Amino acid sequence: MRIATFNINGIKARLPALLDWLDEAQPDLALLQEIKSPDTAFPQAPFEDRGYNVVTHGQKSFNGVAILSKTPLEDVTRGLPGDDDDDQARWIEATVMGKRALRVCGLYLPNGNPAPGPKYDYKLGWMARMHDRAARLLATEEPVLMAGDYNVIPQDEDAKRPEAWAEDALALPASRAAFRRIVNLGFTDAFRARVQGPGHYSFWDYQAGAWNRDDGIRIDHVLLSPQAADLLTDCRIDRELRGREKPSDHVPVWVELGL
DNA sequence: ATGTCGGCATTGTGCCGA
Repeated sequence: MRIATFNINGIKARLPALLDWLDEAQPDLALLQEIKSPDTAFPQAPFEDRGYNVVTHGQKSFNGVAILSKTPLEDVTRGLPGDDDDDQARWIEATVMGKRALRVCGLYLPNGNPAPGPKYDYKLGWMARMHDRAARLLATEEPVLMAGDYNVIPQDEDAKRPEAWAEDALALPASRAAFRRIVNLGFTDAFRARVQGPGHYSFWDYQAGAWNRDDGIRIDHVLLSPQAADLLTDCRIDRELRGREKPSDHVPVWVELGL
């Protein structure tokens, strides 16, 4: 089963490019972030025409996550537990059946800039809530996958110019520590289980010719519970999409799981 | 430090978020 995560930066602006990629890559499951659309305005038909079941958790203008799946999605839940006052659409879960059940979580973690400030406090609070949710999911001892735009550069090797990000909410020590605290519950960073070393990025800013200079960062991650990590056979970043017409500033990251 | 996008309120363009 091939599972991809892709921050599309707006479903309306990205629909043709997204459909082209789906037709080529044929993922069984796609976790989308920044759909920037209410659920009622999300264009379901072109995906259903291609055999995908569609579930969304969106809002007007900002944020928003969705799951596309070739097989039916069960037990869909929307929103990250732990704060009833949080109305930002950044978390969705569903169960998909392969040879065995897999719980998938699609997430758009807060950016947090400028730091320090209320947006950074929200990011760290959100990560603490995600830690608690992740611990509960691990306790099921079932295969679990949490994938999306984490807005965290885990290590200096995950940036072309780490010094440029040193004071940024994506790389501050507290952000990295909160990310490690989640991973250290027992998750595997799927990409780092397969590929070592610098030079692997999933985001290049639209500004300042970042793509042309390969001035990127790796912030889109797939974390696997032990039971899911045992099924991992491959993980890649679809870097090539960033050079196409009207690209998102992120590219897809995908894993192959033997289920 | 910032050369770009996408969405929105709005009908020409500035603001916000990233």
